[in-house]
Amino acid sequence: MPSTIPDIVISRLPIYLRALDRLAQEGHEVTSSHELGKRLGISSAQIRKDLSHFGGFGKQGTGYKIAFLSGQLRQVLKVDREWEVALVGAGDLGSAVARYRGFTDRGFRITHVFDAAPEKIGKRIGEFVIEPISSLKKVVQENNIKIAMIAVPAEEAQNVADALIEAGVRAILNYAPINLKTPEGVHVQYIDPVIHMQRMTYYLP
Amino acid sequence: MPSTIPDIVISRLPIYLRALDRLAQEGHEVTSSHELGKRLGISSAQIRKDLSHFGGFGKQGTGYKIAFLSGQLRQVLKVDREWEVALVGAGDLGSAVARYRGFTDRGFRITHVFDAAPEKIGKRIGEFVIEPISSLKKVVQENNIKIAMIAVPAEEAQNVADALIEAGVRAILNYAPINLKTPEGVHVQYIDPVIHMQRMTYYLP
DNA sequence: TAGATTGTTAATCGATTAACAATC
DNA sequence: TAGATTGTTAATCGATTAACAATC
Repeated sequence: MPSTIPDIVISRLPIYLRALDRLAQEGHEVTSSHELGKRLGISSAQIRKDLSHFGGFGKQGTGYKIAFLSGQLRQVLKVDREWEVALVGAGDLGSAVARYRGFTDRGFRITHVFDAAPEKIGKRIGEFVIEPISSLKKVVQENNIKIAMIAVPAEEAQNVADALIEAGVRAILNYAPINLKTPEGVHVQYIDPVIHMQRMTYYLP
Repeated sequence: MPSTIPDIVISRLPIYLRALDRLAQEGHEVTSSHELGKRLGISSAQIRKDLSHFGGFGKQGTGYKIAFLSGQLRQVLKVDREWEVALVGAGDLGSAVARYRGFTDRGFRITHVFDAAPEKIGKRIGEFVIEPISSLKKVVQENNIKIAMIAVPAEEAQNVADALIEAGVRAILNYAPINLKTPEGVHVQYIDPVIHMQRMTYYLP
């Protein structure tokens, strides 16, 4: 079950999980690879194949119990727990991320917000008190934080990433519009809305 | 040059463009597939192959002139112009998107912000005056807007998408955590930070 | 039982990489 | 010229799909 599973399969599991939770919310208790596939624009064969990497979660003839499958996926993805997350950057973007209410219930809780600007230290964003970046290493280590989000300008992102990794962070969600150099074993995901926009204009007349 | 080019190639071009702009910013004038690949963690062969779909932009022995290649990619991606964008949803998330300064210079300008809540209509977010969703169709049509962003709750996202598409929108950046059903010829990109987070926890110990 | 749907195997399809002639 | 790097072809690799026996 370990490292033999293709990244691209892992990357689809959260999509399945989201769709399952939505189905549950709509009152469904059972679904099928066909129904799920139709909702997601994915072939039923692919969904069955993806799931089969982790076990047989369904029943021939009837399909998948949504609550059960969703629980299994949560376990596989390790979001059957709550991860503490450090956020670096308390500007416009960082503040918005800090205030975003959608992380809880889906496995994540921001517990610390850092910024480099002296005038911001001690100020509040919602429930958080902004901490100085100089205490990042200590705080991340003491709390054994493994996941961070970067919401600083592009120029500072690499330095912040280096500091985070040195402090023990192993997964980074990077909002800065720049590619990070990271060592083996550190995982990075990127969010740059402009990239997504530019992926669509090609197809417009 | 048209529809024969794989989606996955198109999806990488904005990444190349971003890296080129960064190289330019750092003072470089020329680069190579090898240098670019090293920065991005992509093989040089793939970069050359991707670019070759659109023409020969480089020179043997020397590589690519950054300014030229960047201009060409902008043309290919149709971001050598400024696209007007409508934003639907003026809650926490929508407001943050509206205030985000990173769209300009990279091809996009939000020109209208809509919301359904009567108490928000007429209020301002930065430079925008929030417009009622009832005038969405008229405004989008009159301004010939082809691109929109959705930042409303999951439950409303499909309805908003339907309205946008009926009004002529052909590309949607969806921040709502839900898959949209759209007809042929409408392009959708998704941003859900939790999905990205859940793609990393699997790999954590 | 008949109908439906899984899990899996084999076949197909497509994307990535390696290699190299061309040439700056 | 010698060294470097492109653009492209062919080989490899991996992912998706089709099909079906198993079985609920």
